[in-house]
Amino acid sequence: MKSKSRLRLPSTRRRALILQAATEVFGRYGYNGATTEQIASAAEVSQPYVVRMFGTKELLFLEVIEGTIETLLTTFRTAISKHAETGQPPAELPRVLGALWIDLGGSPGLHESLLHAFVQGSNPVIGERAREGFLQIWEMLRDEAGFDQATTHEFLARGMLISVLLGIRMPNTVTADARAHEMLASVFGANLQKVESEHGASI
Amino acid sequence: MKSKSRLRLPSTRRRALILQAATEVFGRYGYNGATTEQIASAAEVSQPYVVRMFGTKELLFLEVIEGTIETLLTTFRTAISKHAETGQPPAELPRVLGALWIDLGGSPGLHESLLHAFVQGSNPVIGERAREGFLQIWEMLRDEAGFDQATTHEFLARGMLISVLLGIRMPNTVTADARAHEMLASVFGANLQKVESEHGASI
DNA sequence: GTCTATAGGAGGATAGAC
DNA sequence: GTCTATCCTCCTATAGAC
Repeated sequence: MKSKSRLRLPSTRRRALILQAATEVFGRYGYNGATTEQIASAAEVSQPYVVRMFGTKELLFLEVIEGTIETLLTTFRTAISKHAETGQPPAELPRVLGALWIDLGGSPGLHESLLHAFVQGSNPVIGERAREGFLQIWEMLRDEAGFDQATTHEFLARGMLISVLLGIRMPNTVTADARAHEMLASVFGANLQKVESEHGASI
Repeated sequence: MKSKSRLRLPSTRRRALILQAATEVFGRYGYNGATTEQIASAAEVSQPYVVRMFGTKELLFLEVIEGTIETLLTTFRTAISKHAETGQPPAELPRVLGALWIDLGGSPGLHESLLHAFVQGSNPVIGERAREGFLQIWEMLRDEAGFDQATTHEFLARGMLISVLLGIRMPNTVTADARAHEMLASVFGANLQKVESEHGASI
C-alpha cells in the first residue's frame, strides 16, 4: 500500500491546487454542504493542511469567490478591450460577452461556486462579499462594456438563468428527459453541444 | 419562568406551522445551513418533534419545496384563467405573471427556498425534485400561459435574477449603497417600494 | 511543507415519559 | 401530541511530529 504523497511543493503552487479543488467541491456541494475533507482529498492533501493553509473554511471560501469574480471580470475586460480595438460594432458586444459567460461554464465550479455565494446573503461576511461582487459585475457591464440599463439587466438575468441551470445540474440529466433537452436548447442555442459535453457526465 | 408551551394542536395545523417556519429558515440558511433546531424554535416546538413529524430533515425540505412549487403553479394558473376569462390581451400576460413573481417575494422564504433547492443539483433526491420542479414551471409557462420559447426563456431569466437578488439579500442593503439602489430600481421598477418595505429589515 | 492524532462542539436522530 | 434526555456521527480546528 502506498502511503500519503509527501511531495513537497512551493506553497504558492500548492495553494493554487487547493483553490482549484475547493472551487469544484464548493461548486458541487455549496458552502455549508462541502467539507474541508472533501476539498483536501480532491487536492490530494490532508484535511488539517487545508485548514492550516487558509485559516478557516470561511476564509477559504472567500478566496474561492475572490478568484471566480476576478476571473469573470478579467475575462470580460479583455474581451471588451479587444472588441473595441478591432473596431467591432458595439451592438455586438452583448452577444460576445454572453458567449463568454457560457464559456466560463467550462471552468469547473466557477459559476456554481459564485451562485452558492449569491445564496449566502444571510451570512454576514460571505453575504457582504457576494453583494459587493454582484455589484462589481453590474458596474463593469455598465461602465466598461457600456451597456444601457435594459441591456445590463437582461444580460445578468440570462446569466443567472444559465448559472441556475448549471447549479441544478440540468445538463447532466438532459439525455434522460426530452423536456430538459428542449429547454436547454432554447437557452444555450448553438452552444448546447459544448455544454452537454462538458457537463454531461454524472452528477 | 414559563415552561415550554404544551399547547395541544391538531397535527395538520401543527404541520402547517412547522412547514411555514421551515420555509423561512431554509430560505435564510439553505438546506445544509439550516438546522432542525432553528426550525423548531421558529415554530416554537422542540427539535425532536420536528424530526419525528417529518422523518428526516431531507423529507422536511422536500415538503417545503413541494409547497413552494405548488404555490407558484397555483398562483400562476389562477391568474392565467382569470386573464383569459376577462378577455385581456394575451400579450399582456407576461407582464401580469412577472408582477406575480415579484409579489410572491412577499411569501416569506418562498423564492429563497426554491433557489436553495435549485443549487442542490448534486443531491440525488433533492436535485431530482428540483429539476422536475423547474421543468414543471417551464411547461406551465409554455403550455398553459401559451408563451413562445423566447418569452418563456426571458421570463424565467428575469425570475432567476429576482430570486438571486432576494437570495443575496440585496434589498436589505439598499439603504447603505447607492449602486444597489440604482440596480434594484432598474430590476424591480415600480415595485421597488414594496420590495424594500418587505425585505428592508435586517439580514 | 505536510502529516497523524485528536480535541471539541454541533447537529440529526432515537427512546421513552407524560 | 409533545417534551426531555441522550446517543452518535460528522466536521472544523489545534497540537505537535517529521
